[in-house]
Amino acid sequence: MVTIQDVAKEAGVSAATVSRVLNNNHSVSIKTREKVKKVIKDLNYQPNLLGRNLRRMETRMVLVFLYNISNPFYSKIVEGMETIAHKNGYNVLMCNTNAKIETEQIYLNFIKNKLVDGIIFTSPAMRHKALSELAKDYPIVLCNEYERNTQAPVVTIDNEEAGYDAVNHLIRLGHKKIALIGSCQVRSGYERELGYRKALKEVGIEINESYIIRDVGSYKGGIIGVKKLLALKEKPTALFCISDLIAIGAIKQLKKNKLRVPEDIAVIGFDNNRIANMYDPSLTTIAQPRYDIGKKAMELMIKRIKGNLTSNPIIKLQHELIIRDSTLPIMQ
Amino acid sequence: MVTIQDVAKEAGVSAATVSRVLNNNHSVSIKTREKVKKVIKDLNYQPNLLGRNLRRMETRMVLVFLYNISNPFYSKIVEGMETIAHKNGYNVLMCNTNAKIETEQIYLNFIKNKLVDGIIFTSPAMRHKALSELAKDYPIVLCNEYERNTQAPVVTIDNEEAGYDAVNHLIRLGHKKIALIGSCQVRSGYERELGYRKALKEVGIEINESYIIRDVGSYKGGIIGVKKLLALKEKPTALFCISDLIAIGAIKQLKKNKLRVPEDIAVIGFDNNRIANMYDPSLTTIAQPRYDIGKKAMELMIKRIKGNLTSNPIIKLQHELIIRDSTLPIMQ
DNA sequence: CTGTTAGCGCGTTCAC
DNA sequence: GTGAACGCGCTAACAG
Repeated sequence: MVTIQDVAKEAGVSAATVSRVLNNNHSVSIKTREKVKKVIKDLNYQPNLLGRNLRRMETRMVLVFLYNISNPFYSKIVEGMETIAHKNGYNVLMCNTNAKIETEQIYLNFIKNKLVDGIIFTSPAMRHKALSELAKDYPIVLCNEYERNTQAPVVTIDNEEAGYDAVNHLIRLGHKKIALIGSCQVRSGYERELGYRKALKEVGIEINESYIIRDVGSYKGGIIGVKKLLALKEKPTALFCISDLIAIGAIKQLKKNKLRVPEDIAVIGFDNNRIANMYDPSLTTIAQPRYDIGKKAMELMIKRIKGNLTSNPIIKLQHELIIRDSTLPIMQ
Repeated sequence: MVTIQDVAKEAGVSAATVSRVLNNNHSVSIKTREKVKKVIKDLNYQPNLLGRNLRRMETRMVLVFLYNISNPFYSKIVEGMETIAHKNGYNVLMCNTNAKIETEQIYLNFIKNKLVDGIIFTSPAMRHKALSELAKDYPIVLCNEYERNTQAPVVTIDNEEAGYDAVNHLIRLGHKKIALIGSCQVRSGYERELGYRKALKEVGIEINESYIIRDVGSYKGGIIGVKKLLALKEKPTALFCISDLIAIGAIKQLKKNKLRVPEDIAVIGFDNNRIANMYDPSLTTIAQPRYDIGKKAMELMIKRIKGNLTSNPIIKLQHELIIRDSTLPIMQ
């Protein structure tokens, strides 16, 4: 292994000078700099960052906690994070937490043990009290999911307003019997339900509690939800699913029951998942500004690492309704 | 920050003894051990791994290069890797390479700079010569994609045989006019085409080169492929797509042309992507043993790190044909 | 502009 | 069973 000492010796300078060249310190004469650079190249010297990191007591790495990398929702978010990170000399690493507190604990040690400078949570399994404690001592940023009392910087959208917009779209298409399939175990789901209620209330539609299918998630949740809804006497004409995967499960089950989407029943999803456009029919959905969410989260993170962020802002970015083939004006 | 020195002082022992306790070294009396453990807890001491890593000249971290985390194909693979890694005291981190050589270079420095002990490539953008050079100096393992001459350990499936099995399934259903949509830019795609040719040849079906749509990939590739095939005079009755995403694009385009799947045209995919089961119709496909691929890759990696792997094996695990709704015996 | 010195936190070696 | 001393590779502070 080639060390900074080897380079120094070979170039006839001190290690400090080599270090200065490595770090683009201006106070090195052009001649010395060139000489050192040549030796670095000749010896194929690779700085050992373990030494540098120990000395500087930082790693310039940020770790992103992902529930599961297979959730395509997060890829654009991570891209946004990478853009800002690279611009600031940081690198982004990711890990799967599988929504398990134990797995989170393993990777939490990365920050406690100084292996990374900060952690961005996308959907924390641990409770907000523990998170808030953590955020006091370490740079922590939350992305998308949070709880009301969490004391940490947050970047997200206004889920209530987004839910409102989704349901309002169905209302404007003439629908009155609108069902909701989703999970309220996470705050975003809860807020989307609030938006659903607000939209219905606003136009004087009474809320039918049996139209609200809670605590189901993902593809299977959509199937379960539709089964329950189709067992009702008065079936809904439209469905607001709080995620695209739920919507897809729902549509598949509707088709199984010979119901056409959107002719017999309109379906709207949430997230603008990649598959939303690929599915048949393509999904009307709410798009989150994922790239910008990622950028903003990393901006906050780097500010926080550098000590330039002392408050805990909750930043809400703008969502967007994307109209595709799964919703249509109601047939009379 | 609490250091090992602080713990030592508080416990009335030397730093060396604290270190021994931390590393479960047996030569510490039970009494001292308990005392030290108590102080560690009281002071909430977190060992600074930057120091340890520098001293040991290892990080016990393995980095996985992912083309893009949004590719759900890799999530099970990574899970397999994590299982083996954790069992051996290693941790798994991931990064997006976006199939860009420049991005790969950034993260390649992680291993050169000692920040990780090894790198697993899933679909390298860099060429096999550079990879082979790298593998001489650093622990490198390839997962799925490789080239004939790459000198590094590889874990994959037998893509030719898998392609053969897929096409043979169509043949046994009575199909004779079988088209192929896929990309030959990667070796796996090329080998699947070889299997396609072998299966047809074996039963004496002459290969119609206009049935082979190359250099298209992903969802859009499926759409493009079907457009080309439907422009032919003699249309195929079955389609072998070398990925599920291609298959989904193909099916969507077929439906657009009022062709029913599987009644009018059978479609088979590849990968057993999560969406394969969710799509309508659900996809017949080839499943790769993803969890086992990940496990095996990490096993090789850890062996390699520890110097117990000097050859470059190519390990091929067993695939499986999954029959669902997108294929049916041909209608006469 | 450059070299010397010191030390980041830890684990290991060698005494005892 | 334990402590003292050393050094991993690097950079910051200081002196010149």
